[in-house]
Amino acid sequence: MTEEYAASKPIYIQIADRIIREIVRRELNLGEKLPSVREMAIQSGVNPNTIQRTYSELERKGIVETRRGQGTFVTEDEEVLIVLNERMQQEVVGQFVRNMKELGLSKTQMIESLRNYRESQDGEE
Amino acid sequence: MTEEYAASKPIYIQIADRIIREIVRRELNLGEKLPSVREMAIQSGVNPNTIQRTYSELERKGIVETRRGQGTFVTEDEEVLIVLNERMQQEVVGQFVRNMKELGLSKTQMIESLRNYRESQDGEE
Amino acid sequence: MTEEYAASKPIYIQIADRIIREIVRRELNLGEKLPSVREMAIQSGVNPNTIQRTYSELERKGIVETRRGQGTFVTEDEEVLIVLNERMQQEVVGQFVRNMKELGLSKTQMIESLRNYRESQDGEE
Amino acid sequence: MTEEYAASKPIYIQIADRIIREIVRRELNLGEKLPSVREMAIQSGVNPNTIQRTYSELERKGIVETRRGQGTFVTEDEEVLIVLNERMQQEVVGQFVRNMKELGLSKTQMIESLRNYRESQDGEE
DNA sequence: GTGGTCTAGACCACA
DNA sequence: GTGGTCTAGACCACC
Repeated sequence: MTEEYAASKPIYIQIADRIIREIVRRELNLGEKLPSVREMAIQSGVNPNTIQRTYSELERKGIVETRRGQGTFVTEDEEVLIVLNERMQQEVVGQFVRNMKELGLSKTQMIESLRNYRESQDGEE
Repeated sequence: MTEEYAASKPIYIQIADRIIREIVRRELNLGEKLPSVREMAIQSGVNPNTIQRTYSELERKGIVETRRGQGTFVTEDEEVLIVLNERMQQEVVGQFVRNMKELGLSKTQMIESLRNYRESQDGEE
Repeated sequence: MTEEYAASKPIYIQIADRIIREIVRRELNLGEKLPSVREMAIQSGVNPNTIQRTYSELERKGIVETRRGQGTFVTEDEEVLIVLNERMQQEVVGQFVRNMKELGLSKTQMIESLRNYRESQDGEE
Repeated sequence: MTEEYAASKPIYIQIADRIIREIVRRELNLGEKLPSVREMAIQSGVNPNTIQRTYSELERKGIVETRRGQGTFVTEDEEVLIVLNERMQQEVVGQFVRNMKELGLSKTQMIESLRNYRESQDGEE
């Protein structure tokens, strides 16, 4: 009854992360307009307030700019993107190292394992 | 139409994964007895039914054996362990490669990035 | 009907500013517990959500720390206070200079005017 | 019991203050005619009644004179201007001193702080 | 109790 | 139309 296994991030963060990923992957271009708060709320099936929070969060991080009465736009500052990319790399690599360590592998073994990896098996089970 | 963002894995799977990790890391030895369903339920703070499902899942994968009236034991089949380890490695590496590709990195860059990685907290294991 | 003269800051910012002032003036001590969200909401006559926002804002600025289940506390980091004080001084001086310039005074005249000032007249009209 | 945080000055006072500032800075000369109530209302985007109150307020203070059928004029009494300027200076300095005291500064420190102040945007006037 | 998140619905300012 | 703020009321996780 104590819960400890749900632990899913807040929705407004999940959506923010999704948008960040889309920007990093260039599915959203620099300067591009995001859907309005209300529209995105409908698309995402959440309350407009939740999206509002998402956009605020993104603005706080300098990833988007909002122009009153006009909308919310991906920043045009290329530098932000670069930093974002680096930070996400750090995160992915960190997660990887932690996971592999848990399996008892050394750094050298990780690199070896990575080198040998041939994408092929995509089936989960 | 509302729910869509909770989506964290089922608890019984999360617990199964935790046990698997403990086996792979030799914190649980081959042939060792697992806590009883009731005891594990208390330890984990979940309903016994949930643990029952966890154990069934592990048995289905050949990772544990249930002996009526005695309890649940980690398999003694060394081979299972090896396969398990490999499969988990594949999974971790696969996830890593997918993530890094999403960030636009080539295989060579991934290895480089991994090589350069210095974790913040170095003294873990 | 276009409004341009209201321009009062959002309530949640006004309350945050008030708290900051109290901290700077040492009416609130470092490490001291703030009223709970609900209590402060009642005291201030606003919705708890508004206070929640206030506290979030203060935390974002590193001025308070929140401990889940315990409450919200003024940071114990003395450094934050010093920076805060400096920033507010800058603001006050800046406002003063702007106002005096508007009255057509030079920097030298401002200093002279300040030097000659004897507190006495407090009546507004 | 709810309202308490809007509290920005009445519009008619805001406009009066603006006009006073323009007079003090000689952007409006002694004896000069002010725009008609209707015209000023349009310029300012407010209701003519509001401007009417503004002009009344200014007249009450002896700053403007209304001549039936001709319009509203800045007073020609130089003395008024001087007094006005002094009073506004007193007010600005008083406010400044109060603010700085609240931050724990002595008179000497205030002067020092003012002397050291370098505005960001220097080229204003 | 505490803070954190979310919904539903409203009003405002800006363009 | 846009984003920004606010209320009312709810549920959650943590202590």
